[in-house]
Amino acid sequence: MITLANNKDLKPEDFPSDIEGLRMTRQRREVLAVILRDRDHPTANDVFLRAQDRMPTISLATVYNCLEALVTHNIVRQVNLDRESSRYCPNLSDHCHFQDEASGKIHDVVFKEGVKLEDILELPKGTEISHLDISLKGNFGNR
Amino acid sequence: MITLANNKDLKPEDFPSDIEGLRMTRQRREVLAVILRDRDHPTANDVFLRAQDRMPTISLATVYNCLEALVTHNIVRQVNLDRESSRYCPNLSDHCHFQDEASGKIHDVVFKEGVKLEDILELPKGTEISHLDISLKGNFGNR
DNA sequence: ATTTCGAATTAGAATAATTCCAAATTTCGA
DNA sequence: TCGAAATTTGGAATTATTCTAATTCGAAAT
Repeated sequence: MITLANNKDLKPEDFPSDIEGLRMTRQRREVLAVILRDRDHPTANDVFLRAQDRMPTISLATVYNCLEALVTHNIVRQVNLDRESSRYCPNLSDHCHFQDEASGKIHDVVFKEGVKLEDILELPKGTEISHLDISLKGNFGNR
Repeated sequence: MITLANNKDLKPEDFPSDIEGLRMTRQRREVLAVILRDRDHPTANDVFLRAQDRMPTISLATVYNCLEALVTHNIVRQVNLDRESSRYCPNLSDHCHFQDEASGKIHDVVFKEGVKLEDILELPKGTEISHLDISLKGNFGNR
């Protein structure tokens, strides 16, 4: 399947007019395009600054609106680390986040094949998990 | 070993004058006592309101100061869920947090015996983890 | 007991991220 | 094309937290 998430060459103006039931306006396209292009987990303000390059009139409030719409429609994922500003990520597959303490940069980390939550946590029987958030901080030992 | 964390009957005024290298002032004792007494993951403001019962002159800034000191000295743990206010927890053992979506209440969840991070995540070789944060949201299926 | 001096506390101001608001604009469907 | 509904916008408001500068505290030395 070709998804937006793995098609870096699609131009914002070529996005379908409806994604996951969300009407794609000019601003939403631009915001989404920024997030798909630079996969460095930008903050809302980062997105705002980058979106301004191609759309100088866009406002920060709109960027927040667009991000919220994209997140609630499961088009992008919101990433919260500690008390820092929220960051945004186009990778929708199950993964968690590792922040390199040296650079502050955030990297996606995937789970090993076949790992299930029930295997690692003592959860009361019948618990239903709707959201899972795993984040790590540390350093790359070498390099 | 008898630790502060598992001795609920110790009165704040009986705390040692130094815990983990942190000088225990009147205010720090009071803040710590609140966190040890009500283990419901209070926010800074919750702690402030409760501390005021026994110490009406304590200020919110002091509560923040005390909490920061207690956290950096590994006497209490700071818990951040999404973008909500930070919460504070006297449980220092390895555990993660489950927020019941019905009540908003937070519960501690422990790892199953012998689970190691390297077993569940695809981490680049040599990666050193200094902090790990796991949080869950969901519902208790029954009850 | 008194003095001293760095650390802690305090109230209030400042900051930063985010949300709210009300007006203007755009879009969609009839 | 027209009107309703949704979206965008700039600025104000909100909220959690941090900062600041003045005061107070407390332990050690006198």
